[in-house]
Amino acid sequence: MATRPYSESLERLRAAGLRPTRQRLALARLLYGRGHRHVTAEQLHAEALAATVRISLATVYNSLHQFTEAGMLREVVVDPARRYFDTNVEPHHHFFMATDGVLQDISGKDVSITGLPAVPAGTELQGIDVIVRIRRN
Amino acid sequence: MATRPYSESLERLRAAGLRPTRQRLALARLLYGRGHRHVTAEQLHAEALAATVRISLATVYNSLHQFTEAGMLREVVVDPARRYFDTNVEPHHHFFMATDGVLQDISGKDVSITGLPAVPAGTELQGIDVIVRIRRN
DNA sequence: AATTATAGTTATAATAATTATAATATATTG
DNA sequence: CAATATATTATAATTATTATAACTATAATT
Repeated sequence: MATRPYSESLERLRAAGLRPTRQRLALARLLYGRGHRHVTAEQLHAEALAATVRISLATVYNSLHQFTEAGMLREVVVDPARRYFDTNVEPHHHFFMATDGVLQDISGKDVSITGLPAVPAGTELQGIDVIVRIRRN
Repeated sequence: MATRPYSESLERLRAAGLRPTRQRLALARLLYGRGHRHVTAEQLHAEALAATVRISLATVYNSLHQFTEAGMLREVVVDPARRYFDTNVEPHHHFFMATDGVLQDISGKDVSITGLPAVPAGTELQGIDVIVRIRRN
């Protein structure tokens, strides 16, 4: 077969220094199986259960944080009610539709921001998030 | 005196169609007394108590939402753990220092963003938030 | 000014997402 | 395979926020 999702996930976890447990492998496969994704803990947990992976919500939370720590995920802060995690860790931006909670990537390549002041004295730049809020019309 | 914070706040509330109650007047004075501010409900409540205004946390939450509804405040989503409200409702952006939870305005006048794709079909633009995340160094 | 109706405030309980805990299970290493 | 280190789990705890329902203040009307 062309792709080998199992060993890809396994290598990904090894590279991050995370033990390839049943649960982490399952999550990695769900997350990186096909294209980039934006998930909440609840969503991912529901998906795992639907795929008959036995995993607790606590482990989903733990894994999301560990993956983020390891640079495999990035958190996107757009909704005060829940935390989103993005499998795309390249610099980029987002559309966010608040009504149905859907995030969509905006490639970072073409976007440029001019006219920003220098960061305040004693601080350094960590990153720039652009959230384009949209609604159905 | 040069400024008359009392009647300013009163007029502001009247204009928004909100009854100028003791509590709302006190909050308006704290919020709009001198320059723009970024507050959380807890912070504002603590400030009010420190200023010997007797007000419950529930009323602070209610008022923040009513003020926001009335266009007197704008919510800034930057921290998954708490909700910030900004007295500056003009289009503008923010520096955010996660470690100490401090927000700082970036004037919207000089900032321009190019290369953003058109909004997805069936949606309309609601607003663009730029968050420049910084940390102490 | 007194009365009535409306709206606001409050203490408290409820909610919901997330995080901590401590017992159990699994994976790795020698 | 035994010993050790690390993960997972169910559950409880935590935290910010929102809902509830009794009470109080404000505004409108007489």
